[in-house]
Amino acid sequence: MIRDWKSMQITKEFIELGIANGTLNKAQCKILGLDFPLNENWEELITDKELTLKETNLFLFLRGKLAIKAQEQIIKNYDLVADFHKQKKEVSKKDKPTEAEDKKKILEIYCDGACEGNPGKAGSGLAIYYLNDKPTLLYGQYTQRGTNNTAELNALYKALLIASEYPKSIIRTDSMYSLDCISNWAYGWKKNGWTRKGKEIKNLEIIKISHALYDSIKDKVTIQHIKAHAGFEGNELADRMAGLAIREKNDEYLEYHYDSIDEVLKMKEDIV
RNA sequence: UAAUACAGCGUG
DNA sequence: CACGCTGTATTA
Repeated sequence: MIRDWKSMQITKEFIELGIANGTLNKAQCKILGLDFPLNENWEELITDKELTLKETNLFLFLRGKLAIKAQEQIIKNYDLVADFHKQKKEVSKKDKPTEAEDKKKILEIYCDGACEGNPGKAGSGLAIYYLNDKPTLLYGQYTQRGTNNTAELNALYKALLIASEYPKSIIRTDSMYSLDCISNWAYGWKKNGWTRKGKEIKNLEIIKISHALYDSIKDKVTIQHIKAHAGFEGNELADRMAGLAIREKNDEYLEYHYDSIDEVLKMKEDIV
């Protein structure tokens, strides 16, 4: 499509890709070197024009953005991303690649469960780090009657679900129980037809599906145990999210939008 | 039955 | 820091 990566002869078809509601916006006109609003013969004026890669990209990103503010934001973001790529390129040129950089590409998930009474109202929370210091926070899987352990198992299952979509990930939980269930004991139980010495195994449903999922992706997922309340940021955040799930009673997982991590950590026992 | 481990909570 | 409960598994 784009033969030359540095510049491109613009065509009528290309311009049409950028048109929304029958017109181009101000920023798009500026890129093409046209007046805004467009005058009658604008199509003739652009036939010979060449655009750089940046200009063609921006032209398309700007499609349909009427507000000047939105246009400015798009241009700003583009520069930001371009800058980021440039920096990254320079870094990987100097340092010999891999190791440190590969580590940053690993998906990192902290998961935690909580309950109000045991058994009682239960919920789960996750903090997901990927190429970023600011984790994505999820809270959900509220159940009216759960245990500390089902809440932890639920959180771990969600973490596995997410991990299954990435090439490499590490999951951290503070629940030795859930970790052992899914990645250790389950192998033995499975051999025994999901029983242990004739006695019933608790929480079998979640354990079965979690173990099946884990077993299918275990070569690219590591589950690690960490101590609870030991100051691991991700663990603390996941803990707050589990608490939030209980408060909000949402079964489906929702993303928690926030500004600062401190602000999230502070929501300890702010009663509604 | 006992012990251990990791959690989830509560009280002082 | 101390104590108490329940959830779950393991070992003996």
